[in-house]
Parts: sequence; C-alpha cells; structure tokens
Amino acid sequence: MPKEYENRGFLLKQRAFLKLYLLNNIPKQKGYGLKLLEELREDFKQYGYSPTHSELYKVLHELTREGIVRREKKLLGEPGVDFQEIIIYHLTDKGQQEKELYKKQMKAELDRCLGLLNKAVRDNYGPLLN
Amino acid sequence: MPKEYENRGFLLKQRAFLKLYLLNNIPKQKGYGLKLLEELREDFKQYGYSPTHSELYKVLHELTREGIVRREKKLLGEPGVDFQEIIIYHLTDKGQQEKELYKKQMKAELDRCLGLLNKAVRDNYGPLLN
DNA sequence: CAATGAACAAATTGTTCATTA
DNA sequence: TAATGAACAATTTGTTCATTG
Repeated sequence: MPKEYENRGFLLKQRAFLKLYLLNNIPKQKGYGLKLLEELREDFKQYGYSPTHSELYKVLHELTREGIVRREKKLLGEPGVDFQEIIIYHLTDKGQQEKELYKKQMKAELDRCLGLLNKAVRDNYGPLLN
Repeated sequence: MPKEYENRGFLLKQRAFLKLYLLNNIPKQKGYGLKLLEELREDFKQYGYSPTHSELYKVLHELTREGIVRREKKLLGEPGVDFQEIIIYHLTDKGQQEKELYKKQMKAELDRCLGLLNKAVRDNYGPLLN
C-alpha cells in the first residue's frame, strides 16, 4: 500500500516531495543514494534548497520497505580496483503501479499548495490592497 | 528586530505564513485571537488548511514579545451583560516599519517556494516527459 | 575516504489541559 | 461556555556518529 498521501494541512512535507522526485529519477539513471542526492541538490540549488543525505536515505528505505523499489548491490568503478559498494535502486512491478497512483495524488497536492501560496500573494500583495 | 527571515530550506514554515497574514489582518479589523483564527480558517477552507488556535496564539505572542503588536484588553459584547474578556491587537509604530520589511522578505520567500513547486510540476508532469 | 545507515537532537506543529471571566 | 494560554506530545527534519569496504 502506498499509504495514501494524507497531509491535509499546511504545505506538503519534504519527505513526500523527495519521494515524488525519486520515483521519477530512479528509473531514469542507475543512480545510487549519494548520486541521486547530488543531482537533486544541483537541481534545487537556485531555489536555496539542499536536502540532506539523511532525509534522502529515509525516503529510499521507506520505498524499499513498501516494496516499491528493489535494491541491488554493486561495486562502484572498476572491479578489482575500486571496492566501494553502492546500492542501485530499481522500481518493482508493484512500484510501477504505485508510482502512477502516487503521482496523481501528488499532482493534486502540488496544485493545492500552489493555490495556497498564490492566494497568499494575492491577499498580501495583490492589487487594490495597500 | 524582526529576526530576519532565514529559512533557507524546503518550503516556508507555517509560523511565518501566519505571521504575514496577521500583520496584514490586524490593522484592518479589530479582531481578537479566535476571531482572526475563524477568518483564516474560512479563507483557507477550500485549500484544506485549517490552522490551530495554538499556532495562532504562538504567533501573536511572538509578535507581542517583539514589540510589533500591542495588546488591549476589552470586554466582548455589551458591558454589564457579557463579561468575556478578549484581547485586541494593534500594530505599534515599530510594528508598522517591521511589517513592511517582513512583507518584503516574505514576498521573496513566497516566490522562492512557488518556483520550487512549479519546478516540481514541470519536472514530474511536464511536457516531453513520460 | 565515499557510501550507507542509524542514533540522536532540534525544531516545528498539534493535542490536551488549565484558567478566567 | 468562549477565549486565552500553557503544558505536553507527536511529527518532521537535521546533525552527528558508526560501519563497511
């Protein structure tokens, strides 16, 4: 179960936000944890957002627990040369379906948050108001 | 000091969001705590956001501590009939200035968050992407 | 030392209880 | 009982420490 996204509250949680990105990024490249993190940090740099490795791993663990991704251990670099072990993530079949469902939920949630923030701009900076 | 808005992180905090609204709403109507809360709840109803009284009071206390608002005790309803005491908030002179500064900071912050969320929509639902 | 992971701590927010008139 | 306030609890996130190869 994808644990239906509930958060009826203020803005969406970082955890949910990262989950959305990971579900989309994992299938694309064969990135491992820190690699995915680097990419996201680069992506969000101009928005002043730099997620922590801790938070990213927590999402990956959660996705693993839920059976949405599968872990594959590999060696980074040349075998026999570099012994650094990394973990590559793949979407499971179940994950494929959950991903689509989750994306739909998150689209609604993103729209809700955009609405809320846009309203704040209108209410506090809008025309006709001091 | 308005405690320069710092939050270089993910999305803006609820506390900061409420502070912005209160700074704008307090001068308008002579609302007291729960009245202001009701109005905000009504405002945000369609966005599924319903702030708690606790959070609202915390913002009001903070604004008071910072000398941005002044408290005035009054009786609700007809004197001699209703003895319910309420607290009306007014912007102080200092508060007037701080308000403008804070609004500027928050505009930048709101824009940043809108940028982040819009990017998420583009990245995860945008054209040319599966 | 890069990568992963967990423990721990701080910050933020929500729920419940207390008081007062 | 409405309004205010504080205590307390839960949640969310960030910092630090540990392990492994």
